[in-house]
Amino acid sequence: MQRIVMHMDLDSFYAAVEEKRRPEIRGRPIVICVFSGRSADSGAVATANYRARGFGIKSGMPIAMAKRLADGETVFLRYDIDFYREVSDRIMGMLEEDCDVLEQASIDEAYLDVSRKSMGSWENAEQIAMAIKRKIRETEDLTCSIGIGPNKLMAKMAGKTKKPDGLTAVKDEDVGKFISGMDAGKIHGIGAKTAEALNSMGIRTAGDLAKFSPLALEQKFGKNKARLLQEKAQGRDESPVEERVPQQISRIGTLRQDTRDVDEIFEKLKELAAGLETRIRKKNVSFRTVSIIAIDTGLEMQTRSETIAETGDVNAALETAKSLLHKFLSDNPDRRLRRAGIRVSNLVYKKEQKSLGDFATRYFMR
DNA sequence: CGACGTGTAAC
DNA sequence: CCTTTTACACGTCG
Repeated sequence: MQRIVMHMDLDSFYAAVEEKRRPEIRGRPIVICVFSGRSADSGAVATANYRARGFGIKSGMPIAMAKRLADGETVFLRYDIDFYREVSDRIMGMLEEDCDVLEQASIDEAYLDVSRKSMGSWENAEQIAMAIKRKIRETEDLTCSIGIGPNKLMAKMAGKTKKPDGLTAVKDEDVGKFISGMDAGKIHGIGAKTAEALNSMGIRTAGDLAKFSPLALEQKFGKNKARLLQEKAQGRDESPVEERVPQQISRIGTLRQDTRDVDEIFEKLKELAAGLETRIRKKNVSFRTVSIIAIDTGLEMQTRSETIAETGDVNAALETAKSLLHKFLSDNPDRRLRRAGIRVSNLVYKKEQKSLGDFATRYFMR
């Protein structure tokens, strides 16, 4: 049967959610900020709505820069992840009814396998997409953009072509003309580094990449990545839509000042661990591996990790983190840290959950 | 093979 | 001026 996959992306999600809960800012340029607390405007932009993007404000940009670009109407708001997650959970819950399999790709994106639900008909798939858009508009007053394609890659890329509030389908027979003239670097999964490497080999477009010598690509990228690159370049993607189970949980934060003082850094780790605790308990998981994440004054990131006996106790994680921190600082005698984080991985899910049966089956059958 | 650290990518 | 969270691939080591 025809495989049909959908990708749903909530439009400027954080900014849109804020606009709904604060009617007084409706229609104004909105910038959602992650303040790091080092100075009044230190931090980065998480999302900007379309009006704010009109000034050149983009996610990842320093808040101070965004403020210079903005006009007097622009509203700067603090990022409130807990609230956004609530809204996201309600929406993702609704989507489960509309597909065979739901894969939540991030807080504001999901893939839906609708092959059966649509009976392999593109027309039915579009009807489903319109129903989803209407439902999200009616219940949450939010818009989304949906792409439909024969696989996840094409669904994702189709959705990008029309935003906000778009609906775009690329059928099998349209894949070639959709992708071949596109810059290779615009293909989902090909980032700056890979695009530059391709460029240096004279590969500009997806078409160039698709017909390039597989052997030459293997030399540069290795067999596996070379094959994936050439599949992507043809709009091919076999990866299944599957429910995701978190593999790791981490928290990272910015220190008030650059430091290599163990106590100061450990205080921050304790703070961050409180956030981990909440999620660990909610998910009812234990873990076997603990890592610390260290970002130095030059923004270089390094990690240290250790596998211990399985535990669900965050204090055990903190103890391990402290010893890793000691080790890290003695290995790096003149490095000061700007940011620090803690991560638990090698997760073991405790309670029998509906979502887990599938996961365990897949996991043990490999 | 499992553990560990790094690089790449995306949000 | 420079945030946060997650996933996955790969090389290396024992």
